[in-house]
Amino acid sequence: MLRVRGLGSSVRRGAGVWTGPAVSLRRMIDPRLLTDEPETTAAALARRGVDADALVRLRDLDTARRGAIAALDAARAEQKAASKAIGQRPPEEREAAIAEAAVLKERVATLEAARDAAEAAHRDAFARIPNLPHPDAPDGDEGDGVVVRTVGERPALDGEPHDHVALLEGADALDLARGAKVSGSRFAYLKGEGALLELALVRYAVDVAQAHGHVPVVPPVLVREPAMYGTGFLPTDEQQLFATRDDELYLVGTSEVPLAGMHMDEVLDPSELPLRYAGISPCFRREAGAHGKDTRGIFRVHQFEKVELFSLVAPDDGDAEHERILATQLAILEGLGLHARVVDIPVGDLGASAARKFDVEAWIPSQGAYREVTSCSDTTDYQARRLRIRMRVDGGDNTLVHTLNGTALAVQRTIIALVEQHQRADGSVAVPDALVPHLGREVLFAR
RNA sequence: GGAGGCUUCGCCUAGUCUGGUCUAUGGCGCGGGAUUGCUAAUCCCGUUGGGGGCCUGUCCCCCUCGAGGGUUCAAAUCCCUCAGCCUCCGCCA
Repeated sequence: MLRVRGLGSSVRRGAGVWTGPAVSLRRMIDPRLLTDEPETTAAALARRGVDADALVRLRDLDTARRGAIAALDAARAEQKAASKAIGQRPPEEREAAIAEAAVLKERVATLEAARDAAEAAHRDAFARIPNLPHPDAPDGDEGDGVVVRTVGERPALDGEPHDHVALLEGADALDLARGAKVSGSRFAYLKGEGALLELALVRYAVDVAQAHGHVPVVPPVLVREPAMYGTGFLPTDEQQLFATRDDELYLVGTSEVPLAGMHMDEVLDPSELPLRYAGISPCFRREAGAHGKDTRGIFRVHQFEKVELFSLVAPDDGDAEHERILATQLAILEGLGLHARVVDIPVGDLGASAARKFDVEAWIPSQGAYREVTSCSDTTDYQARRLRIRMRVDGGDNTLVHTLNGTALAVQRTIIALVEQHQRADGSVAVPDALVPHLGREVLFAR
């Protein structure tokens, strides 16, 4: 049970450029779990394919690491005492004392190297361990997801549905050819009603997010390495990132990165939690390895606009916040009159940082399939550990917060679902009521 | 892009020139206590964060003065690199 104290906010400043050991920030679970709860930890990680022997080796590395630290600390204490004594002696006695202390210096250097080696070995081993899965997340691998909920009705369309490319290009709201000419494949122009639709969707999603307690934020979309490492996109997903050539900056693939990074190296006061943000930003993804997938239209593009929900909460509030984020996402889709289903993602298909994830898949009439339009993840303390985002605890040790993220609205994919589900026989699209005030019209692409 | 100044444990601040007595000064704020008594005052104690140890204690040790590295028996203090903030100039939306 956490007791809270009502202090003002405290923000550690002056972190400066991040030059620390990059690898130590990679995927990390709490090392103490291995000594305090070895059995439950092993059982939980076994679900994700981590074998028990690896955990035993990990625990041994931790023991070795702590031993090396203790040995170094003891030697350093001795050396410090010797140095201090020199300053208090008369000058004529100093020469001999300095010679003695010089030996201690050597020993400290040796033990320091041993400590560094032990920590590196420990760190590298821990880097391969994914987050503990949530007990309620289903077993299995990709494809074993469990449909837990459905919203809206599958639309009854007359005849063969047009796909989004036909609908949008037919109304001169999308220009793929010129996108490719100027920037290459997977780039597009939204123009006319297409551009207005983006603005309306963003504004609508921000309004709903705000009503659910999320503060709108326009974040930086170029970030430095620490934010990428801290959120887990580096080094694992490096091939997915666009980077700038001369400035050591990365373009974000989601505003989750700058939103999570915002509180890096801070100790938050419990009274300011939960912190809820709605990031509004373009997102940039290289889509390496997706050659040939979703090549038609704007389902999978290198640049898209997204409103992202992000929450920082006290550890005990993670489950409730996950539900809350999902509810907000569904409210946004329902307001748009869209039919979609929620899939509880199996542990074998989770990213390293997620303990549990729900994908929300909208019905795409032209494909006769449900396709992912949003998702939300509970990353428990995994990102917080790497970003060092903590919460003050009265009468105890400060503790890591939990972070959660979910898509409020990904513009391009939502446009696809919206124009396809609400299309009419003549190629026009009925605008859902909730969007009318933001769009200023009831019908799109009218002939 | 150019020139200069700055960065100390919540906030402000002393210390840096001249390395050791810095176990970092003082004020504010905050927490606890005492006393006097009454819209309050005074005094005392505590108050950065991280890590390690065992004799698990009002305990001990290590690291932390923007970050990283170096010199030295010894670094807040000397040297190098980087970051951030401020002022002025240039450029720009």
